[in-house]
Amino acid sequence: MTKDFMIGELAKRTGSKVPTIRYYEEIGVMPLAARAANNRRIYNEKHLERLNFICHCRELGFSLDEIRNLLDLSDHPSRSCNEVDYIARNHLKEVEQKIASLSVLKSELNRMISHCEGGTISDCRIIKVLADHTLCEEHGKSAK
Amino acid sequence: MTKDFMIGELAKRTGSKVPTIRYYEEIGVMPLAARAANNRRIYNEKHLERLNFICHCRELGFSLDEIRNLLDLSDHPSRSCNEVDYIARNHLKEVEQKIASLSVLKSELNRMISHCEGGTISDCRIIKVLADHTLCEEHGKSAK
DNA sequence: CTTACATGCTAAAGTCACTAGAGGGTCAAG
DNA sequence: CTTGACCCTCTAGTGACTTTAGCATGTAAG
Repeated sequence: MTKDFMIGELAKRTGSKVPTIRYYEEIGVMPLAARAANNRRIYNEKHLERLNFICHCRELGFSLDEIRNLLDLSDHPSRSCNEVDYIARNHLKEVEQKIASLSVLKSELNRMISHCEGGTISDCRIIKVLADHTLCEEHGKSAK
Repeated sequence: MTKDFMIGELAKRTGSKVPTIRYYEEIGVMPLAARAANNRRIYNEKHLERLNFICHCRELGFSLDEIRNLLDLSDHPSRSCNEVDYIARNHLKEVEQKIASLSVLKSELNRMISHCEGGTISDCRIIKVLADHTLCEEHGKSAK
């Protein structure tokens, strides 16, 4: 058996924060940890793996709800991976939409800034564009 | 004098929702609306303009705090627009960072999905990649 | 005139994914 | 025996809303 460790080390080894781990336990994406005699949470390599999975998913922008699904699926290796694929593809679509609308936004901001000539606010193109949507070159719908 | 209208119409004409407008009033980015005898909020073209400004800023991803600043500045036309420019440039930088990290994420998701061959979860590349960060091709830090 | 429905009001709680703070316990080193 | 690092619980705060409950008002149809 490999040696156990406490929450601080788990945090260090996963790059997460201690209160975040306790939060994950509270909402049930991490299992209730066993406790030592002094009431401190005890973790092992299994917990480390699971938390790494969660952290990586979060970095990739999955919601905790999606992660709950993914964890549930990864706990059942015999099932088909269609569902996993579906979640990932859905997520990809969202990411692509976000990129698209941010790109519109970027050129919009660039255009606003390049038209600003350092005068007073009464002449400021930025304020004018912000006040009047129809001055936009492109009208992309912003994603959530 | 142009005719006044109620909150529902203001919502319709700006594409926002009624509770959102009340919320904006509560936190002070919209002024306290005058009330009719029946206690309903009364709005006019000025309010419409201001809410359009706010909505457009929100679409462009400005926080309500940034918007508060921008509104304050646009209320003082004689001031220099350096501050506005600064806020916009800052925001542009954030947007560019977000696009960059989402692009990394996108290729990561694409790679995961293209390696999934529709078997069972025990063979699923997606799950494997999610479980093990070191399988990532790129290690971009995700922006907030 | 009455009934139904849309619209308006307030106040409070819920959402997401944490983060921060108060107030305390445990443990090893100096 | 005190200091400092770590751990615990519980509560409240963040941003930008959304939802719910419970009620009042206004308008159109039957």
